[in-house]
Amino acid sequence: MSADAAPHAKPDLTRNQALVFGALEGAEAPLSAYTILDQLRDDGLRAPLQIYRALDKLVAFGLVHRLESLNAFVACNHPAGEADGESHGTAAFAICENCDSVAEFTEQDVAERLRSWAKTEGFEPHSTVIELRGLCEACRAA
Amino acid sequence: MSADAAPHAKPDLTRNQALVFGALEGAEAPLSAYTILDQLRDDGLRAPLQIYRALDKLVAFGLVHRLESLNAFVACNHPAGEADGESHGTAAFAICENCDSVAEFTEQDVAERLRSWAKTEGFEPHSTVIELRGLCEACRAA
DNA sequence: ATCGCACACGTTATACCATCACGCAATAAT
DNA sequence: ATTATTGCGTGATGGTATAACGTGTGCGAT
Repeated sequence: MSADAAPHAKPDLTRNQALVFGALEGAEAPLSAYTILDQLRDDGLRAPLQIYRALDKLVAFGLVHRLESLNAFVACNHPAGEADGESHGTAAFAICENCDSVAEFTEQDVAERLRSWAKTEGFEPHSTVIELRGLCEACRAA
Repeated sequence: MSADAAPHAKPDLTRNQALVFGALEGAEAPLSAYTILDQLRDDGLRAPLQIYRALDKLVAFGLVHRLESLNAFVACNHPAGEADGESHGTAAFAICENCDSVAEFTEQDVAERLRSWAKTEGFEPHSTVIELRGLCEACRAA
């Protein structure tokens, strides 16, 4: 019984996962788990853990990113034109501190450099966090 | 007021700041604000806010870094041999998920690349978070 | 001097973020 | 059918961070 509503063919999401993902897709800014919860109360979700469980899966699927410096989440949305293949290994984020917009991007050379540092140091990276905080172009103008 | 950006030119620390900084200097791993608080109860500190206020200042001075992916803090300690000059603009951290050790380093090219992305996008960065999570050499061997 | 200001401090209360521990239900493999 | 796995729902709890208030001290300007 799956009525798939998602535009991109992705792993089948459970009801909770779909609700959470939908909330993030519809948002213009990152959402905290509790904000998501508030938005989904009418859909029957009542406890933080329901949200966190869904988020964990969505992050594992690569559909959602966690922004560590914000304790919040965004739907994965790399810039148009980016191929889907591997891109979700080393995404970077530029977060506007004025309007909360988030730009996701990948700089292959940055990933490369960090990998190379790790190699010479014998460090085995499992995940990488790259987040720029500042002002987006629009807010800088204002 | 001071526009002093020199990382290791210790501005005069207040008593609370000195206590918090001391706790971080003495630690082998990052400490959370509440862990610091526990360690400083005997010195008369009683409330989280006392810790957070001190940490805010220490971070502003460049004496302490916040690790966003851990919600914890470390004393600034770039690898020996590193010149002091600019280092606290774009420090990167490699965090061992097994032993909690943290290596601080700077990759000039990484900073460069990110600055350059920002420039072409019109994004004005105020701060940058770069954190690698994984296994340090020692723990990888074990 | 003393007023005003900036700044550090101390305390209580509260908000926000995240997980544990339990038990139940549906599904798939044997 | 039994078991293993996975998702779900709930209550309780723990960990992180700030709001709002008031106090005290140093110091320059009048």
